[in-house]
Amino acid sequence: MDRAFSDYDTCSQMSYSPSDDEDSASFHTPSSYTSGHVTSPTQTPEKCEVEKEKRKRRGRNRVKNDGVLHTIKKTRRVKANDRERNRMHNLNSALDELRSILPSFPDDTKLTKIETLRFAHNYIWALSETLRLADQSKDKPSGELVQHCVMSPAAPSSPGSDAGSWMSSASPNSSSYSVSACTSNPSSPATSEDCYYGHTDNMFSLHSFPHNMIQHSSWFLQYNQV
DNA sequence: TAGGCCATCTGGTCCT
DNA sequence: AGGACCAGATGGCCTA
Repeated sequence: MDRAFSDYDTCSQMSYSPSDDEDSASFHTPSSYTSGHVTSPTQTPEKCEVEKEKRKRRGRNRVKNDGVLHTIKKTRRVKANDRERNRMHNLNSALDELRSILPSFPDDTKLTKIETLRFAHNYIWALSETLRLADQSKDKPSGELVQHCVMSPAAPSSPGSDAGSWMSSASPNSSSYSVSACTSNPSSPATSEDCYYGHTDNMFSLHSFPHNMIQHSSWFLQYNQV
């Protein structure tokens, strides 16, 4: 990491002004970073003062090399930015992979990141619940099983306790859980003719998702020869 | 135009 | 020491 670099810049958000230090030149491209950035939890004002003093002393000793140091700083920052960009791209690729194995919407709407994670969470729960119920009552027809699994109010430990709440962030015990109007698409506003159960943030409707889920669960049961 | 989502930059902290 | 991870800030794009 940029340990030496960040030691030098420690507390910069608290009292770092362009006139404060000769090394304050910023290479922040998109914005001038006029942040209301606050000190980190471990950063006390006292420590900041100490660091500020150290910085001044170091600054006096290296005025001649300022250009070189600035170049080094800039190079390190550019490299760090590049790594961070790649890291986020990898993360997005993983999210895309996750999206690709989840049941899709009829209109192929791309799930947002948070929707993808919530849906995956609840989807995994639904599949395991399907298996569990199938194990419990093997004598029942699979259609009935799946229907029961998907549409039932669900077990107390379930991530989303209502049938339409595939993407809900609310826990089963959450008080914000409610029955509300909804749409056939989680990214669309609610319409009066649809309805869903769950948290008011993001919803999958009873019309689209449980249907997908039933199809998927049927396949799942078949595949696992339940 | 406001609000949501996203990509990117940035500095701090943790880990190897 | 350097990389990974994280969270805050910012600006762009899109949609209702």
